[in-house]
This record gives sequence, structure tokens and C-alpha cells, in this order.
Amino acid sequence: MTLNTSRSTFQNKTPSSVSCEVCMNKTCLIKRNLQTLSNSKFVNQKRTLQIKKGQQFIIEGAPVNGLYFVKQGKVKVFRTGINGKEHIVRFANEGEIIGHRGFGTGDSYSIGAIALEHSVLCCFSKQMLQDVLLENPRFSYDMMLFYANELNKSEAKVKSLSQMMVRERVADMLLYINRKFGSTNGFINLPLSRKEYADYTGTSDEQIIRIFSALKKEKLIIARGKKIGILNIDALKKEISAHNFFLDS
Amino acid sequence: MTLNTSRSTFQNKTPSSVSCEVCMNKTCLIKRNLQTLSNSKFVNQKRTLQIKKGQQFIIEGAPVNGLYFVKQGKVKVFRTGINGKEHIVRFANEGEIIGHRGFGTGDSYSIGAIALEHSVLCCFSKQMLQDVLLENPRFSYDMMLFYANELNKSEAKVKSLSQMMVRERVADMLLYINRKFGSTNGFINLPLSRKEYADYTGTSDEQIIRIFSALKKEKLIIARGKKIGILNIDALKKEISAHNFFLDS
DNA sequence: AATAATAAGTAATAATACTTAGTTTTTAAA
DNA sequence: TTTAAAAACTAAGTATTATTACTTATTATT
Repeated sequence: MTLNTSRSTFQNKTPSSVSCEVCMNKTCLIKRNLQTLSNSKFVNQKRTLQIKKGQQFIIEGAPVNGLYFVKQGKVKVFRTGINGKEHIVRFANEGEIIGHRGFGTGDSYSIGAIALEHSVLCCFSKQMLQDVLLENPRFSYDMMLFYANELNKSEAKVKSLSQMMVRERVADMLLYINRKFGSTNGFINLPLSRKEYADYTGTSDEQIIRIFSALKKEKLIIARGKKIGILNIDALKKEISAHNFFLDS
Repeated sequence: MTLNTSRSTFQNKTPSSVSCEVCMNKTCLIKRNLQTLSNSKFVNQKRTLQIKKGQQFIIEGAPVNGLYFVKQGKVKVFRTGINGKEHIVRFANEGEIIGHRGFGTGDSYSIGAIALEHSVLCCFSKQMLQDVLLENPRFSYDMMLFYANELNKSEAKVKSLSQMMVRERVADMLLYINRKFGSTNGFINLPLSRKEYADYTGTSDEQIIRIFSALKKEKLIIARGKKIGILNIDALKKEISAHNFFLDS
């Protein structure tokens, strides 16, 4: 895996660009505000990027140059902590926004982002977005709601890390991943390494492996290589039922 | 401590109401957008509430009726978890907003809020705020930025809970509280119970007590009843320096 | 002022999680 | 295809944290 800088990726405009008007991704916040934004040159100013599996397209600490909207594919968003240890903040699916935190705290990204599979991203520059946000209250309001939703999710995760034991967090995470990405033939649509599960859950690889091993023995999950399938979703839900919440996708 | 409902508190309009135009609180987001909002009837539609120390003014799960802006005082915002155990999401100071997460997920508050000292709050109804946000892009944009900042803070806390040991988290928290609320005569301006420190840090009372005891022995902090003072701020910072970050206030 | 309740503190024990050290399997590179 | 590297797996040992059981001090109530 080579580390491409955001800048070099930025210039990699491909002939597969699709304008926002004809894009089929209905969950995208830009798409949903297209009527409001239609008088703006804004929607013609995006760049569409093809990102290979494993490719990093946002470097932590790099200057914020824009927001990425996931047109297709899956992405993990992470922060690097002590000793280079990675913490996965969230997984992003189609229609979701990456790099949005840079709007708040200044000029650099506080996160990194890597594609988990081949992905197509639409990138809008920060300056352009700021301008159009300041012109379009409806769009601004929708962006605000997006952030409010992200904040709720983040705080649910804070609670999970504070009050759940590791096994509970693992159960919670499997339910979340399953709900967010769905399953095919009984296996969750996003194969992740044990390390990635650990980085998301805030524990070690070995702990994940140990808990998966136990869950497999207890017939709650099944594994085929990196693919994980949930066999008994109710039992998994029961693991966390005392906590009375699920992470929203 | 009696639990007043938000509704009854809501009606408790006092003669000490001050209009936004003459309010001296310069950090308030409404105040900062006053020029933009001046044509709106909006700023005359707030309610000013006097909240006693220990009084709960937001009940988790209650319908969202508005946002609270802290004119004066200090507040803790919490979520209730397993077995009624409380998790403190954050502390809020003057000029800060409470209840803002209700904008994202629907009709009820996902948090509770209690005044840590006598506090004065300005409350704007959700409907009114939505209307004015949809009319004023500058204000909407500023609200969006506020949420983006809150999201960054929340994610820093996620990272802290994932990767720091309890002692490190305690050091981090003391630095944060000290920075946010300041000190007088060598003691942090917000006396908290050991339970509250624990609820914020995501550990048990006894663990807090144990770590405070150790930090006192090592001359890093001093305690007078519930008041805590930092004696050696550099040593405290050194406890978390390997993690390369501070929680922003 | 006296009493009751709660919070702070301490020590010991139990439970949980992390780390280390290996082996086996899978994936990537040559 | 072979080899090397990385990931997955397992077990054992160590460290951290939570829980339990008290005592003491402080705060709230009567």
C-alpha cells in the first residue's frame, strides 16, 4: 500500500465523473439539496476520485482541502494514537461524508481515511462549500443536522467505551456493522481484519480473537476467513440488552 | 434535590430576564449572530430561567422543547446507562449550548442536564430556532460549526477512553477541567464529587479516590474537601504526553 | 444539637484485560 | 510455484481495574 497525498489524489480526475444531477446516489446530502443549489455553479466544481482498496486519501494533520462524499464503496475513518496505534472512529458507507470534522477546528484534518474496497468519492473544496453554505440556509441547516447526528453517534460510542465490557462492545459492534452494511449469504458485507475490529472496539487483536473464538464456540457467529456471519442475532442483542441501546447506523 | 420537569421550569419566567441586545455574555452564539438576527422577532422570544444548584432541567427521553444557552453558571450534561449509572458527557460553562443534540435524532433529548451551581439559562424553542436557522445562513453556518467542534471534542474523548489507562484519563481530565474553568487560590473553580469525576472519566469512585490519593502523595495535586488544586501542571501534562493530545475546552 | 445519610478513604480480593510467546494459516511477493 | 511476511489463533503469565468490605469524615435532616 502506498501513501498517496491528498493533493496528488486530488488531481486524479477520471473520465467516469458523473455530475450531481444525474448521480444515482440518493442518500448524499448534496443530492438531497440539489434543488436549492441548482442555481449555483457549485455542483459543477467537484472532483470525482477513484480510490483503490487500501488506499489512504486523507492524511491526519494535512491541510483541509475539502470534503469527500462517498458515491460508492466503503471507507474507514481513523485517528492515530500512542505508538502509532490506530483508533477507528467510524466506517462510512455510500452517501456519507468524510473529512467533515475539519470544518470545526481549523485548517488540518484530525482524522485519516482509507478505502476498505474500491471506492468512488466526490470531493468539494472547503472554500467552495463555505461559500455555498453561507448562501443557502437550507443546505447549511442540513449540514448542521448531519453533524448533530454524528455527534449523537459519537457520544453513544463514548458511553459504550465507558460502561461496557469488551465482550459487550464486540457484540455491539457486530450488530452495528451488520446493520450498517448488511449481509449476503449469511456473511456481513464488510470483511475486516481482526486488527480493524480491535481498533474500532478499543481493545487488542488477541482479545478480539479470543472473543470471536468464544462466540463461535457458542454458535452465535460463524467465520470464513475474514468474513463473519451472525448466526444468532437475538443472542447477540441479549449480550447488550442491559445497556438499553444500540449504536445507530 | 427535587426533579423539576422541563415544562414547569419553562414557565418560571423571572423578572431578571435580559434581552439579547443588552446581555453581556459575549461568547454566546446567539449574541454573536445578533446583527444577522436583528430583524427577527426571534430574540424576543426566549425565556430566561433561574436554575438552582443540583436542579435538573433536562430529562433524558423528554420531548425536545428547546435549546438552552448558559448565560451564567456551570452545568453537567450526562447520559444514564446500565443500572442507572451516570455517564457525564461534558461540563458546560457560560456561553455554551445545552440540548443541541436533540436537533439530530428526533423528538426527545438523549441527555440529561443538571446545574452544578446556581445558573441562568436562556431557552429558545426548537421550532423557533429551526425557523430562524432556515432563514439565516450565517447563523446556520455558525451552528454547524458549533456542532463540528462538539464532534471533535467527543471524538477526542473516544480516543482517550480507547487508548488511555485510567490514571492517564484522570490526569487528562484534571487538566481539562482546570483549563476550562480556571483556578482561584490554587483550586479549580468547579468542585466536583469523586463520583462526578468517575462518571466523567468512565471509572469507579474508588478508582478515582485511589488515583487522587496517589497524586496527592506525589505532590501533583492538593485537596481541600471537594476542591482540587493542581500543584505541578507540567508533571500532569507529562502523564499524557505520549498520547500527544489535550482535550480542547 | 443530635442523628442519619452520604461521601471520601483504605485495603483486600476477584475479575477483566493486556501482554508475551509461541504455532498455524493465509496472503503477498519473488 | 516457492518463500517470506503477515494475520489468525491459542495458552499462559502479568497488569490493571472493578468490586467488596470496611472505617472515617462530611453533609443533610430532624
